[in-house]
Amino acid sequence: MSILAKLSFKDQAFKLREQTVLDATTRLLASKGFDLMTMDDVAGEAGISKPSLYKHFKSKEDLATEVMIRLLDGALEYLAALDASLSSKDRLGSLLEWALRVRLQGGLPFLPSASPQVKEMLTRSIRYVTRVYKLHKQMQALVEAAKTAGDIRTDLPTDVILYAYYSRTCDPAVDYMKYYGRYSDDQIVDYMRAIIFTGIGAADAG
Amino acid sequence: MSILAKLSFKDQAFKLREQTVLDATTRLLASKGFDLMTMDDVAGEAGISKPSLYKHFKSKEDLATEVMIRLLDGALEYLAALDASLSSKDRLGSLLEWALRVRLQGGLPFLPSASPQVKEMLTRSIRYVTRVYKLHKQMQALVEAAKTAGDIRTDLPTDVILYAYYSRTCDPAVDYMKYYGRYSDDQIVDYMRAIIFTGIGAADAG
DNA sequence: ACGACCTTTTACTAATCAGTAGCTTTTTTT
DNA sequence: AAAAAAAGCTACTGATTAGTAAAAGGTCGT
Repeated sequence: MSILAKLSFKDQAFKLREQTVLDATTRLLASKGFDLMTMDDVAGEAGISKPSLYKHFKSKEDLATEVMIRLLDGALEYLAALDASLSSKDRLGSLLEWALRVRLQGGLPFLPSASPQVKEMLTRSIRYVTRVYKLHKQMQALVEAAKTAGDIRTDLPTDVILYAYYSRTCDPAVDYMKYYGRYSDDQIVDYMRAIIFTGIGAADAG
Repeated sequence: MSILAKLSFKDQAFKLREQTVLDATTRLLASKGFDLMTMDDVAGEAGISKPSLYKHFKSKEDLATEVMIRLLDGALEYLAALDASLSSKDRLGSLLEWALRVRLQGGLPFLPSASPQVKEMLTRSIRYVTRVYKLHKQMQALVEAAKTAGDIRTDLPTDVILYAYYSRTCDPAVDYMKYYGRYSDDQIVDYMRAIIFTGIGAADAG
């Protein structure tokens, strides 16, 4: 008996609509950002009315937070499902690729926009912070392991490397490559991987 | 006779207050962002009333655009004043350092926030676009020259290198290093330079 | 088929904020 | 020193939007 079988048809429909709302919100957050996204926008995009929307999420902040939580859960899931034989550096590269592809397909970057209001709102959510912490710990372990394996520079502190890595997931260079450079998604992923791991300097330059 | 001598004392005071307003706006844009910054905030921070503010700038968009124009003018000036003996790569490094220090001292990043409204507003301003174009052309020439000198990788397109470079000026990693890592401004500048030019991968890794 | 219950919607409220009208005070000119 | 002019300020307007109350519609068991 599946977990869904316990729910009535109506409850299943409710859960389904919740996902539709989260999808709509994700698209709107990606295109307009939190401040400019209105709850009427969300309701319209999801095909329901605003009061129905409030049956699912108690506020705009709650809604946006749930979207970010779902995104982080996706990342944690992806990381857990990675081939066990992959090196730490390859895992880092693979997760970056996943995050970039999510974004290129109209999704959101891991790292929320610079808006301090959004940042504060997220840090107030225990469920969100728990996931950030869990992901960060796993990432720390990966970087340390990659350093030991000789694949990552040891002259940069691990937290600096992680900040640089996280920032790549919301790097505006991606948008510029897509909209001005007209590069393919595959090409963009390759370039970003090159930029984060080997930089723009020539290999033999000081 | 200086140019200012042509202006009455009152006109001089007017110009001075304009700079005060631009400074206040810069601080507010850096801390709250465009959407959350109100014109009452600006007037309060600048120590004048809102209608006086509108004597200087005809709209909120106009004000923000002028701030960005002043920032770009600063960059163009800095670039023009650089020691003629510097290599192209060193000029790129030096300008990045300048941009990062401006930001670390409460200023704005070159690249405006991801908000599409802000982006569209800026592209409507001919004065802004002219400066972006001028700076971009100079940067292109620098990257090409650095490639020829063997200081920058030739396997990445010049525009990709430039997008990566511009993105560093608004990189959230800077904020993380400052607020969580507690690194000094000098240290942050060094790390960012390392990250953009040589990447996070070990030198001998594939 | 009927009535109780639950869901969705239309239409509102309160708050916020960009931009302005008209009065007051200060400065300039004669 | 008085009239004229200009700058600033207080107090407003209209538009937008998060969140809600109450009506309208649908669904279920009996």
